[in-house]
Amino acid sequence: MFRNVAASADFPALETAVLDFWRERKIYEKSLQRPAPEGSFVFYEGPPTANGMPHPGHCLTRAIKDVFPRYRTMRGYRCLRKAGWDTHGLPVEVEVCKDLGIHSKEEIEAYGIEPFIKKCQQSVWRYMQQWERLTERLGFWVDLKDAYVTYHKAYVESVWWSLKQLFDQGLLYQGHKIVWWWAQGGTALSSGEVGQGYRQVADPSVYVRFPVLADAKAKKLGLDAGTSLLVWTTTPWTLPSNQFAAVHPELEYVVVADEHEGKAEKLLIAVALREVLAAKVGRELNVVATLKGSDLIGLRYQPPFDYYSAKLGETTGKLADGASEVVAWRVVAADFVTIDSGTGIVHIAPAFGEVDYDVLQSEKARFASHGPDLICAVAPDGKFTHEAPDYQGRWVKEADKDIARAIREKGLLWHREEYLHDYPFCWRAEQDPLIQYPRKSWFIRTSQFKEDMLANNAEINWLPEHIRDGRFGNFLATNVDWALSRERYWGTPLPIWVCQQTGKMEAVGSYEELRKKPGLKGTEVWEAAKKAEPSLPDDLMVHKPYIDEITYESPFAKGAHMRRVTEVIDCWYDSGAMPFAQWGYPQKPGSVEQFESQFPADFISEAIDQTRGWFYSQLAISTLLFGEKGKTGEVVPYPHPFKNCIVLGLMLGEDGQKMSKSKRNYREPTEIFDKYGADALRWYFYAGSPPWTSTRYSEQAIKESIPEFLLRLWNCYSFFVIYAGIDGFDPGSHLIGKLSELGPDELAQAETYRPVAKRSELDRWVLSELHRTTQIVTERMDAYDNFNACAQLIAFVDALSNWYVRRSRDRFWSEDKQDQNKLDAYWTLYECLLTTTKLIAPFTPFLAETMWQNLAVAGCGSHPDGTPRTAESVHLCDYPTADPAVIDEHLSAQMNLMREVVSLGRSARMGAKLKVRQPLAKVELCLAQGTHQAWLEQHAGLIREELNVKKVEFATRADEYVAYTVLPDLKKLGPKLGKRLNLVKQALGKVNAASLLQELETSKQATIELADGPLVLDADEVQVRLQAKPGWAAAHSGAGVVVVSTEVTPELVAEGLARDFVHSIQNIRKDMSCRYTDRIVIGIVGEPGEAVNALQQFAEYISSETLAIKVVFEAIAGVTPVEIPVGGQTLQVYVQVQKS
RNA sequence: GCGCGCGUAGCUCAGUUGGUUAGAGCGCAGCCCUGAUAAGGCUGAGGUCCCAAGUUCGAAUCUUGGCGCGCGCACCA
Repeated sequence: MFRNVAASADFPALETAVLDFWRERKIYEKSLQRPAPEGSFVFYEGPPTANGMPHPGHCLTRAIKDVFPRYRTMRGYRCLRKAGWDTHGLPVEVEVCKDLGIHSKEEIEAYGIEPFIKKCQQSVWRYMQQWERLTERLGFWVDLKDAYVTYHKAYVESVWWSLKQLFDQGLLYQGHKIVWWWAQGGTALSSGEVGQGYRQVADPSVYVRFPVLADAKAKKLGLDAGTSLLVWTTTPWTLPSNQFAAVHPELEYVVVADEHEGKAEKLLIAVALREVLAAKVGRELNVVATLKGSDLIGLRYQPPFDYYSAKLGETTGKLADGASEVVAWRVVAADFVTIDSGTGIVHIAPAFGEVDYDVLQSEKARFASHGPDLICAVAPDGKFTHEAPDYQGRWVKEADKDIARAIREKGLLWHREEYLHDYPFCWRAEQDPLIQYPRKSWFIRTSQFKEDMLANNAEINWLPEHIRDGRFGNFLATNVDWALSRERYWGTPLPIWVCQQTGKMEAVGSYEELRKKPGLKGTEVWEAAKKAEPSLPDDLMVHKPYIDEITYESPFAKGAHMRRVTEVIDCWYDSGAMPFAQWGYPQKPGSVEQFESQFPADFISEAIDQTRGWFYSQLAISTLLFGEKGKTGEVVPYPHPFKNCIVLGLMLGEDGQKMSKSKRNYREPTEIFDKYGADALRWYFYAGSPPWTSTRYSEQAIKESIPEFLLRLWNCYSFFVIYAGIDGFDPGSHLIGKLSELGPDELAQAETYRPVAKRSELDRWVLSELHRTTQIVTERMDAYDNFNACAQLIAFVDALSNWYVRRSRDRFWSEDKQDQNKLDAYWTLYECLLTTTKLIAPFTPFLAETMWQNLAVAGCGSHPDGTPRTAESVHLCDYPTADPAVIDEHLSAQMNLMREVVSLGRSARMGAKLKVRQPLAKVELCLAQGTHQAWLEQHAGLIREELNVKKVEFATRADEYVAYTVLPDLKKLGPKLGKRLNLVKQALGKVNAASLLQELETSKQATIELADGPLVLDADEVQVRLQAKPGWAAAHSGAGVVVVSTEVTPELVAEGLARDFVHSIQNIRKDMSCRYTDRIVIGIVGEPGEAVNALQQFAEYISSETLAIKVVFEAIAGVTPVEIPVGGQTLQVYVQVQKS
C-alpha cells in the first residue's frame, strides 16, 4: 500500500531524507554497478579550487555536470565521475600570505619556503567542507572520495611525464617574456591580477628630441643636421634603455620648422599630429618636407642617454643577406604605431614593453650574426643598475622627474605635460605600480601546433555552436607560445635539471626516475623533514623546497652536478593535464588501462571564462601530446580530449552585476536549499533558460519553479495516492509476478490492467502524450538540450494535471470500486506517474526518489526478506523508452482542438459577462477546418460540461455571425508566385469569400482574376480565417469561431441558482472543516419564491454535489443557520454534519 | 581598438529551412472551482521585437551600419 502523502510538500525536508537514503543504501555506488550495455559515457570534472567559497554560479555548473551523467547512466551507459580539485597557484599563496601578514617574495623566503609550502597545502582545503556539502546537497553525484588532487605526488609525476615528452621533442624551451612585474614583490602577475589593479593616474609625459645623425641616409632624405625625431613617452625611466624608434611605414610624416626663443629647429612627426602638437606648445609648426614612414626606415639618431650608445653606437652586425647594419638607434617599421596620441614616432625600449620586445626579436632575426642584444638598465627589484650610473640604485618611477630634468638640461626636452591614463598597480600592495619587465621564462611551442589545434577544435561539438569559430576559434588562431613557468613556490615544479657546468638540460619524468640517477644527493632533506614530522604528507616530497635539494651527476660533464631549475609551472597546465594525470598516467599501476578507457571525454561543461583556461589547456596539451596518433601509434581521431562541451553563460547577481561577495547581490546556495530545496534550484537552472545564456540569478524565479512544475506534479501524485487509499487500489496485491522497474510490461500482469487500446479515449490520449514526451525528452537530452527537454516535461505535467486528472475526477469518485473504467483510470495515472518519475530523475533526483519510494517501493511491498520487490531506487532504473504504437498524433491534435474550442467558449462567455455557473442553452461551433468535426461532435458531452451548456451545435454555413476571409498560404504560394503574391492578396481581399470557399469545396480548385491575368488556386494553397461578426457572444482563433447563446430561460436561471447555492454550501463545508467524506444534512428556510422553487426543483442535484444525505426545507434543531443570498433572496441555511 | 555574445510585455526569459494574429511564467485586472484545498484553474489588459538602411512577394529572424549592455583580447609608447 502507498504511504499517505502530506498535503503540502516540504521539499527541503524530503530532500534531506532522500540524501540519507542514498547514503545509507549506497545508491550512487549501485548505479555505477548497473549493467552498461551501451558502454562508457566519459565525463571529466573540471577541477574547482576549494580555496574559495562556492557561489550560485558553481551550483549551475555542478547541476549541468550532474544531469547528463545521470541521464546517460539510466540510458545504459557506465559513467565514472571522478571528482577533482585544483590546488596549486598564486591564489593559494596569497591566502597564506594574508594569514601570515606578509607580501613579498623576500618575506616568504625569510619566513621559510618549507613552512610556507606546508601552509599552502593546508590552505588548499580551507573551503573543502563547504564544497563537499554543497556538492552533496545539490545532489551532484561524483566520487568525492576518489578525487584527483593536483598537488598529489602521482598527479605531479603524471604532469612531469607529459612535460618530459614535450621537452624530449624540443617543444619546451626557454626564452624571454615581457611580463607585468611587481618589482617590490619580485613576482610577475597574471593578466587577471593585472586587470584588477588598474587605476587612473597622472604620469609625467615627455616629448623628447632624438637628433638625427647626419649620415648619407639623412642627406638622401634631405634632412639637415639640426633635425630631430620627436618621440613621446609616459615612462621617462625607460629612455636610458632606448634601442629604436618606430614609425608606421604607411603613415605620412613631415619635417616641420619650429621657431621659438629665437632658435629654429626641425622636427620629424606624423602629419596627422602636426596640429595637435602645435596646439600643445602654441606655436606654428610649418611643414618643410613630406616623407613616407617607409622612407625613414634605417635613419639613425642619437639616443637621449649614451650609457650604451657610447660603446655600441657604431657597432654593426652582419645581415642575413650579407649586408651590414648598425645594431641599434635607428628607425624601424612597426604596424602598431598609431596617430591616436603622441607624435607618430615611438620610442622603443624592448625591455619594458611586449611590442617593443617583439621589435627587438624581429630585428635580431634580420641579423646573421652579432645582432642587437637586449638593453636593460633596470634590475628585477625595479632599481637602476650600474649601467645607468646616474641613477644607480634608484626606483625607476621615482627617477622619472630627474630623468625629465636631465633631458631638459641636455636640451632634448621639447614639451612636458601631465598625462592622465589607467595604469596597473599591484592589487595587494596598492601603492606599488607594476612595470613591464623581461623575465626568463619557459615556453611550450604551442604556436607550432596551431593548425592541429584548429583541426581538433573543428570536430568538437560546442554548445552553443558559435564558440567553435567564434571565441575559441579566434583565440586559437592568434595562438602564441604558452608561457609555462612561474617564479613562485606552490606549484608543480618544472622537472628540468641543468648541468651546472655546461648548462645542458634534461627532463625527469618521475620521482622514481630521479632516484635512479647516478650520484643522487639531497633526498635526505625530505627524509629528515618527514622524520621530524611524520604527519607530513608524502605528496610534498615532489614539491619545493625538497625537490630543489636533489642533485645528481651530470651526464654532460664529468664531475659536474645537475640541479633543478627554480620555477614551478602555470597551474592551468595542471588542470589541462587532467585527462591522463587524474589516473597518475602512466606510472601508477592500472593507470594505462584507466586512461585508455576514459579518453576522450564524451562530455564536459564549464562556464565561458574557461575558454582560455581549462578548455584551452586541455586541448593544447592533448593535441601536442597525442596528436592524431596515439602514443602506441594507433590513431586517436579528433576531437580529443573532449567531444561535447556545454559552455555556460556567466551568472549575474540579482542586480544584473557580476556576482561578488562584497556586493551581496546573490542569495547563498545553502539558504536556497533550506528554503526551496535543491530540486527547485536545479529545475530553475535546467528549465529557466538555455544554459549558455547568461542570466540573472533570481531568488523569485527559483521560488516560482516550485508551483510551475514541482508542486503541480506533486499534486497529481498526491491526488493519486489519496484516492488509491480511499479505493484500496493496491498495485502490489495485483502484481503477483516478478517486478523491477514497473514498466508497462510488468503492470500488464495485473488482471485489472487492460491493454491501452481498450481504454477510454482520455486514457489513450494521456498515454500518447506520455510516450510522445518520452520520445522528445530522450531526443533532446541525447542532443545535450536540457532546456527543451524540460519544456516538454512542463507541457506534459500541465496536460496531466489540468486535463487528464481534472477530466478523470468523476471516474475516481465513482462509487463502484471495481468499475473497470475506474480501474483503467488508476492504471493509467499510475503508469503516467511512474514514467514521469523516471523521466524527471536526472533533473530533480530528490522529488523523483520520493515519488518512486512511495509509488513503487511502498506501493508494491517487499519480499519476505525485507528487500523491495521493485528497484530500490528510481536511479537504478532504465530511462523510459517511447512505444511508437501508443503515440497517436491524430488524437493529440483532436484533443488540442477540443481544449482550444473550450477555451474559446469560455472567452465568449466572459465577453458576454455570463459566468460559467449559469447554464446556457447552447454553443455553436464553426470550425475553420472540417477535419476533426465528426470527432468533436462525438465529444459534445465534454464540451457541454466544460462550458456548462445544454447543447453543442456545429454550423457549417454560419454567415449570420461568421465573417470569412480567404488568405493565401504564403509558404506554398510565395516561392511559386514571387511578386505576384501581392496581387493575390489584393484579389482575395476583394473576392466574395463564401462563394470562393464553395467553389473550392466542390471542385478543389478556384480561379481568381488578378490584375495581370487569371490564376488557378488549389484548395490547399489557401487558408480560411473565420472571424466572429460583432454583436454576438463569440470568440475566434485560428481554429474557428465559437458562439454562445445568451438567452437565459427561467429553467436555466433556476439551475444557475441551484449551482450558486451549491457553491455556497461548499464554502460552508470548508468553513466547518469538513473532511471530503463527511456527509451533511441541509436545511433551507426562506420566503417562497424563485429561489426556494429552484432549490426544491434541484434538491437531488444539490445533495449529490454537496454529499448531503438529504435536503429539507425547514430549520434543523441545534444548528446555527447561515444566511445565504440566492438570486435576490436571502435564505437561512442549516448545515449539520453526520459523523460517519 | 579588435573579437564574441546579447538587446522581444512592468520583470525573468522562449521564439530556425524568413510566412499570415510574436509566446510562456511571474506581476496586474476580472472571474471560476472548493472531493488535489494554506492548493488549483480560466479569461483579459499589456509589444515602435534597440534604431536605421538593405535583401525579399514577405524580416523579431538574413545582410550592413549605428546605439546600449556583458565578456574576452589587445593597447595605454
